[in-house]
Amino acid sequence: MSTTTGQRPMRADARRNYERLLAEAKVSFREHGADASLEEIARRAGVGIGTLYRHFPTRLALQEAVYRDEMDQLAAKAYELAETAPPEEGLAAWILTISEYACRKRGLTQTLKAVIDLHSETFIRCHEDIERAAGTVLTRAQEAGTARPDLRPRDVLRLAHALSVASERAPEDTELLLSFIMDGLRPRP
Amino acid sequence: MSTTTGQRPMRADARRNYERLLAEAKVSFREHGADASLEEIARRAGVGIGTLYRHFPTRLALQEAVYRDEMDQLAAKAYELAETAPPEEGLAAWILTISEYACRKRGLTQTLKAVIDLHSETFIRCHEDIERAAGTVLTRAQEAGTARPDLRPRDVLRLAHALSVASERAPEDTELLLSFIMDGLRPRP
DNA sequence: TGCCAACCGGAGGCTACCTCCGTATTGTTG
DNA sequence: CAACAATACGGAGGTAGCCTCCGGTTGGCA
Repeated sequence: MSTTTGQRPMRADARRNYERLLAEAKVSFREHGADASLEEIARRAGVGIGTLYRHFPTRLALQEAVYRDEMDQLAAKAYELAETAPPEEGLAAWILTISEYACRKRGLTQTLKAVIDLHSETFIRCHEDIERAAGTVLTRAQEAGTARPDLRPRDVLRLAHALSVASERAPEDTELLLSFIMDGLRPRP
Repeated sequence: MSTTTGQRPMRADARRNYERLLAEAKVSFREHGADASLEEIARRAGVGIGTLYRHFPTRLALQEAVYRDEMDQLAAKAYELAETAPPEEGLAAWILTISEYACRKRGLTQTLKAVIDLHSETFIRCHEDIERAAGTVLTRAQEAGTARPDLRPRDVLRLAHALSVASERAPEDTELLLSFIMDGLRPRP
């Protein structure tokens, strides 16, 4: 636990507030995501905003503390099961615990996903446009006999994406990689 | 283009401001990510904040417009190449264009990644803790002869993760899935 | 030129961020 | 148990961003 500075133990009131803040932060982050209002967390913990900032100088510090606490809980559950449950049952129970935790975490992002999905027609439209554009360049190369006839526009896009990933760390090799790709696109003689 | 309402064409000043906003938004989002200040975008475009909100009622609307514009540019490049460059060269050039765009986009997130990496010791520590915890439950099951001896703690964690993914849409099947997993963990007779 | 619909700008009310310092609480020592 | 550091608290206050609303301005058309 990081409720001690590594030196003297925290004063009683300090420790109490630290724990309240952590508990409220956990709830708020769950409800509103990583952008939850720090002032509201302090408010709900019945604590001044200054106190929050003293214990957690940074939003990231608070997020880390919450994360760390959740991990501690999962670990504690394992040790508890190892002592109280029959071996196989214990293992199964713990796997279930972890799985549920992961589900809950993933659920969080779905609020954001819903917003994006709502507007996804834009993305669909854009994708269609780009495929059409890819089609014109590709068709022309195919008609000139320099590209395999079975290539589809989406293949071109995927290759471009692959190239961007491959050449990210070594931009000086981009040209070489591109030449490999272009070789691969040519019809077999 | 969405610079028309689908009805009458925009007034000259409206169109001018729309385009300035779009240009500045592109720069700001590139520099500061999706959380860039809308007021600063308006300021840099030399336009009142009200004007920004009239054209783009929502942060998402502005982001979508920027995205759409970038896609239009990529598509335009394809049509241009199809008319001016030899077929094969045109195809290669376009693949390169797309690849570079994807690289630039990916570079954006690295600012955020740097922050996270900086604090990644926390995550490493947590991961170690959890593996240790997994170890205790697993070892016990192995000693009791109900789990294969070649299982490692990380395998347990991965299975738990897989279970969470698999059971997300059908929580009622979780128990059944778990029983499959547990069967798989048992030593071969 | 004159008119009106379309458009502009930014003040204003709100919330959140983060800092700073006077005040209050704790626990330790005589 | 009293008194005093050391420690911790709280929230005012200055800044900035969000978004709305409306009096004033401008462009385009007759």
